[in-house]
Amino acid sequence: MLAISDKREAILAAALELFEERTYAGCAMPLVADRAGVGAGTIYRYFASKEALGNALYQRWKAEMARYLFDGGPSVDEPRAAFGHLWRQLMAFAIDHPRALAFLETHKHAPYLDEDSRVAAIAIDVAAAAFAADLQATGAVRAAPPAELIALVFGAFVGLTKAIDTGAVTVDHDFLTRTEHAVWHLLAA
Amino acid sequence: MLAISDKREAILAAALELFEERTYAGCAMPLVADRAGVGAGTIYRYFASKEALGNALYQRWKAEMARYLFDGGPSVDEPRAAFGHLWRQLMAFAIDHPRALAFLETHKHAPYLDEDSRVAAIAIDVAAAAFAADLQATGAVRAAPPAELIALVFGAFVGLTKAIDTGAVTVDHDFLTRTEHAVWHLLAA
Amino acid sequence: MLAISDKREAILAAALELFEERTYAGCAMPLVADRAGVGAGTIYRYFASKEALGNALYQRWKAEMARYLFDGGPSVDEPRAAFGHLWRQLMAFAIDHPRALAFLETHKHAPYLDEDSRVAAIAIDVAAAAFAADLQATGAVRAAPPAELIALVFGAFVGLTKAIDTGAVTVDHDFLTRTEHAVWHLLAA
Amino acid sequence: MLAISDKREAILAAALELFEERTYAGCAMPLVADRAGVGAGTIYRYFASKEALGNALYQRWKAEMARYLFDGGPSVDEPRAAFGHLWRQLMAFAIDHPRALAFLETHKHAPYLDEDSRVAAIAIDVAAAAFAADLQATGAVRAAPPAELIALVFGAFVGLTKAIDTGAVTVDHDFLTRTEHAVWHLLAA
DNA sequence: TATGAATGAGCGTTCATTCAT
DNA sequence: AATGAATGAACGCTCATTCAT
Repeated sequence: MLAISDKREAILAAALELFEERTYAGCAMPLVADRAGVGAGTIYRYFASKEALGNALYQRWKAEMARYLFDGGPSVDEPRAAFGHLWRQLMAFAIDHPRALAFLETHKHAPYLDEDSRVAAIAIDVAAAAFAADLQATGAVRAAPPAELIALVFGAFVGLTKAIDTGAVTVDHDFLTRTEHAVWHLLAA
Repeated sequence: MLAISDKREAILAAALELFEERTYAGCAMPLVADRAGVGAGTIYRYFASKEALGNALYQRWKAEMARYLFDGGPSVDEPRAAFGHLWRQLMAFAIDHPRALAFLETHKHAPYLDEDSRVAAIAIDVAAAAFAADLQATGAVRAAPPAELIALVFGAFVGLTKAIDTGAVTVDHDFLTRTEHAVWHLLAA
Repeated sequence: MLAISDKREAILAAALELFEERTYAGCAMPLVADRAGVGAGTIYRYFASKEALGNALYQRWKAEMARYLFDGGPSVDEPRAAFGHLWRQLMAFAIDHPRALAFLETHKHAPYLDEDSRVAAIAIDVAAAAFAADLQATGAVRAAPPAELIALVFGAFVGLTKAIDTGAVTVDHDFLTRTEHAVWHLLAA
Repeated sequence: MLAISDKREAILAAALELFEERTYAGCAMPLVADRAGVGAGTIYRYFASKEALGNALYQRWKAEMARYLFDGGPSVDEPRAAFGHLWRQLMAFAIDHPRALAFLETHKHAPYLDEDSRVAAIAIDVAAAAFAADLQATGAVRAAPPAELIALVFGAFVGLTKAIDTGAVTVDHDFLTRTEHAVWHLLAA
């Protein structure tokens, strides 16, 4: 028998897979229950509704992603190293949690997301833009609206992860340094 | 009263907006009908099913995008100019058809897509990879798997369009040349 | 181009086939129109509604059947001959209009039938019972409620026609005299 | 609250009544649900589809009818007694389950019937024809294709039950012996 | 007169949610 | 606390009927 918190986790894990595979609206709750190995009614002991489950999932992974991106790393005084750390952390998240990344991207503007979820999403964007602005302040990164730089870099990252998911691109030995190098040139002054 | 083909177009236009706003599974057919200004049953005179509508929509916009990307432009003998043309065409598509771009991205792996839709998607990917390889052959573009370069460039492009959609980035006077320049440095040897 | 009354006939003929094959409720009006070779709207120039078409069909064939059964034939003074005539007329109707017979049987208690249709149905039953009573009055036919005799004879007849339809029984040279003989023994005192 | 199997039975009972009153295609599933005293969705816990319900109903009653007809009774060595048993069993079925008999007759060639249903129907016909042939072999029954005899006898039986349903014939004290006697004369050599 | 595109009520069916167990 | 049978609103889709042509 699973401990209580394990059931909550099992439900979240099942929902992550299924919402990503089939879309939130395209996935029935009993399916989530089946995959999680619990009864259909049990989900409602842990989450008030399907919407609440979707929001919990979104916020959980937004927070986890923030942890990858903003915990530690070199100071922006060393802009190239700071960028390198960020890029490798992005890649680490994509490799550790490929489903979560796809889910976050697909559901970014999902109509069921509540205020908390939107705040969590914006908080990362703001922190990322601040990081970009800090890099620019060192003179190592080209002049442009920070949000534009973030959009380019994060977009390139997401593009790569989609290509990895489809098998169009494989993560071999050089992949990480090669892409880090390429994307740095996107930013470099 | 609309002409016949106008109803088909109205349905496609309504579906494009709504499938993108709410997801394919999250959008009820009567909603599409309402937005298109037709009766619920009328959709089925033009499309055999919701799936058929989704596929028609996908194929229509994949084809239109291919038209933007691969019609004309400088030869790859002038790699910088050829890239610049491609980038400006991407941007033109994003500005002319922002909903279509978002729809194509969101529904890339939708379970309802049929063989034709998948073939259309792959055809663009293959053509894009061939273009990348041609650029590499000139020596102007760095060494890397062509699919990786496409993923980076197209990802950066999609990232920008999402930022435009949310208002985080605005398309002002310099935006186009600035981003073209930045992304070229992502590619350049 | 068909003459007006030919269209009416074509619609009735198509409806007869289709209502019998698929049931009244199971058959769509456009299907009737297609089979009749007319436009869907055209049916409504000849029949006010699907119900009206069903009733017209029922009454038409009840009347035709009555014509077969009660026009002419030997007097009941010759009971065996009178019965033989009736039986052969039943068989003639079944062979001339197999669809019509099946339709009449299947739709005998259809909820869409109106007063006129029910009256037409009852009129035949009453006439048949009167005929049975007349035969009994001659002493050649056993004592039993006339409706019971009619039910037995008409039931046996319908049973045969169903077996003919499925191919379980074939109408060869002796079939008619053999069955007439058998059914007469059902009646004979 | 009903036990589980009672709900299944309630649905079957409701469907039997309604499919017979209104035709399969003419009867909406929510109507079946209402009559069964369950929610519309509940039917689908017990039957995969309307077609599956129709087939379950058909097979259930075909099997029950077979049980009435072929369980026990005198040997064909006593042809008159064997026939009498069969006839009384037919009548018993008609009296015990009048709806079921009408349903089986009306839906004999329904387009929704699947292979299993058709096999069940044919199995009875074959067994009945074998019984008729056995009776003929004793010399007590007239020469004719067995299927023809079955069609006559079963047709006469069905004709009677329809007359009973409409009230044209009433099942009084003598009815059973009188009809058994009459139909035997249909068969007797 | 004849058509068939258009409609929307109503179909068979699904699914988020509840609640007796 | 956990279940899953039960529900009924809402889904994708059909079809009797209308009406502009």
